[in-house]
Amino acid sequence: MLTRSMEDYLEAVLILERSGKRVRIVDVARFLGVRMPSVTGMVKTLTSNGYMEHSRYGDVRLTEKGRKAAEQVLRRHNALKSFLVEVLGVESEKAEATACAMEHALGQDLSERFATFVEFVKTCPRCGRQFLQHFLRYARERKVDREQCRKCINNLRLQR
Amino acid sequence: MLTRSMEDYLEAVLILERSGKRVRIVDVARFLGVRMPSVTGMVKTLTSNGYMEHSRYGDVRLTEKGRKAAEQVLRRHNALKSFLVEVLGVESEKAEATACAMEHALGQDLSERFATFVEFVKTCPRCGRQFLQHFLRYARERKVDREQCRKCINNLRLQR
DNA sequence: CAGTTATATTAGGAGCGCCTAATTCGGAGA
DNA sequence: TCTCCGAATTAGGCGCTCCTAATATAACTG
Repeated sequence: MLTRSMEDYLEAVLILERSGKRVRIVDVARFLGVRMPSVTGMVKTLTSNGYMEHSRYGDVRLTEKGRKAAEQVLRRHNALKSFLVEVLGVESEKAEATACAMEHALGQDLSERFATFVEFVKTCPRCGRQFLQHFLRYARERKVDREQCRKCINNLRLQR
Repeated sequence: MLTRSMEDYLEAVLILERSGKRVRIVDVARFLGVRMPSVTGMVKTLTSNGYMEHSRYGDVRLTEKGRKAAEQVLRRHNALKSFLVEVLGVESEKAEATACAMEHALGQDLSERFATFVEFVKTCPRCGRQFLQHFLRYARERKVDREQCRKCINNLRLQR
């Protein structure tokens, strides 16, 4: 079973691998904001569980198993982040941090549901292109601007 | 600073207190699914930090400070849970568990934003009473039923 | 009120995830 | 080639949160 921490390391290595450069211990440490011995230790654990390959003083690489796991974590992360940004209108950096903290709590199915919800909001004509703006206005003013809604609904008809 | 674990204990005591009965160590243990010595230890920590009152072999009680902190955690929990249930259509028990796991990652402001979003979806005429059904259908079929949308939009016009 | 049972505490320990300090290794430049 | 520096490892330790086993206290009951 993967712990939160393990997931963080897997995700970090995946992201670093995707940057094209070799992934060294020090890169992972910098990425995650921890010290090198912590990385050495965790890489050892993950290697012995078949998620990574690593030889003394060498680069870090994900195995197929590790890549699959890491990709799943990253999908959860991205689903959450885009929900936070695109639906709740959270500022990007804050969404990033929050997604990091929440991603471990999400199962596969729920993460997909978040992603689907974002898609739905962006696709369904009833939500419309100004859905986020409307929500943000509501968040500010704590009430629906019914006049605005009337106009929107009329526009919805015209757009179709 | 409160750790996840501390937040869990505070939340548990608050919920148990609200049930009206006295809150004993064993009640907290059962609620959280841990053993009594774990509770004794954490209650000691929280007591020495001013969040609880507890005398040997006595009941557990929240201080004002503890109650405030616990209420905040519980608000986060409820905001998340109602979002999961009422917007994403997640089954109640699963939502409960997920909210438990996610609640620690949420700041005050984000938790309020979740709550506001639920309110918005339930209030805004454009979302309408069938918003959840429409989303669930979308989640199943992966596409918007545009004919259905047309009808909805017409209904929205009539309702106003 | 003595014995039994449920509750609570203490003592001691384990796993996890991080740290610092000290040491070892590898590669790049004088 | 030798030296030096950054990278990596090892050793040892700390805090957190949980556990079991043993003990102490409270509460109930005959």
